[in-house]
Amino acid sequence: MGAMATTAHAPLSLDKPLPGFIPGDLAWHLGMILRGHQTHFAQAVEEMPCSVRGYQMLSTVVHHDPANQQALGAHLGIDRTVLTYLIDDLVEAGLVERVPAPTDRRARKIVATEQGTELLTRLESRVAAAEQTLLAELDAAESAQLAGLVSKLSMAIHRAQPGANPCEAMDHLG
Amino acid sequence: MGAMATTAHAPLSLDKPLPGFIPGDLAWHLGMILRGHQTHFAQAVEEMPCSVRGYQMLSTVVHHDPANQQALGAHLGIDRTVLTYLIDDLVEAGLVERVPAPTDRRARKIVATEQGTELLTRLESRVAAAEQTLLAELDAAESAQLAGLVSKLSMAIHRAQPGANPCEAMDHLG
DNA sequence: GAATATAGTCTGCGTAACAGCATATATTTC
DNA sequence: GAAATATATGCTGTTACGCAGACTATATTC
Repeated sequence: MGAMATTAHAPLSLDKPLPGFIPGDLAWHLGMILRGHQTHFAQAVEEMPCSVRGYQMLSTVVHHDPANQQALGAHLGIDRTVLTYLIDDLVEAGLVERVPAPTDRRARKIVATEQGTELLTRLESRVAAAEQTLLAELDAAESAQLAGLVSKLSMAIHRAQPGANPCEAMDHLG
Repeated sequence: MGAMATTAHAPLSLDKPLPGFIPGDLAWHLGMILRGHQTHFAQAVEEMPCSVRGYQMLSTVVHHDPANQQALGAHLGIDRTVLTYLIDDLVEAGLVERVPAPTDRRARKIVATEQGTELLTRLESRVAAAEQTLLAELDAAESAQLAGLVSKLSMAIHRAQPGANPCEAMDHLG
């Protein structure tokens, strides 16, 4: 890439996106990173019911305050029917509660209990440490760069794919 | 959060890896990107049996020439028992063949048929285009940066986690 | 050549995701 | 304001998928 757009007619320039990469390598690298991270992540949050997803749900509830379960599920890409029993687990563990949503009596709002907030706070430092471990091979500048690019990209995708990842719902509902 | 780690003693410095990130956000962003990409990826390779994984297997066979199924599975993080029927599908589609490994009669080497090579070649431009689409929001410099960082990280993880992703096997076997 | 290790396959189990239906409430239409 | 439609959640049953474990064939070690 970079080599693209040197000619006048554009479409074929798509063929050589990343020098030194075989087409499909990007997904392979991303998968590798994500899987490697999951390992550490899961260890960091082993106290949490439903492991990583439990943590992500609790984190989302606390930091994004989604208006209802749908918004929560949309943010994390979790199907509603799946969400039901995942939340059940967190409720049973006393970490969150389902309260009737103030504006819509069909909906339930998920709120963290005091115990849930405490656990989240405790686990957040472990998760942050896990992220550090993952990024250990990169120096501070590179880590910041990667974080910035990854964030920028995911926001863009997020905007571009309302269907697959309708976090938009979340964004104006939350 | 964010309020923590303001005190002097050092080990807690792990708490604040990525400014503006909530702990766990890295995984969320990566997951979002990967899922967003999978959508396009799957469309690009819809001709391929087993979709993305079928493509990745064929690509690995052609470009890395793994010595046996284990090496192939290790590279992609696919369990041996799963690999068996995934390969079956590719064989049935006439894209690869199992040939006895020259050095070890227990093992089978997976080789692409002519038809498989052709299909791969055809799909690679579509996959490259899908990668481009994914990266569309980034300019050339950013894309190259991201690719470099992602590649560097995945290699490191790869080295650090022989168990979870024993691609090492692949690297000196392939 | 006996014992142990490895490559691949097959079988059965458990989990987890999804489609479809049911219920309660909102919203729109007339 | 009554009927029709849409939405939020929960429940049920089916399906698929990955993985543990057993099995066969071949290598390697002693």
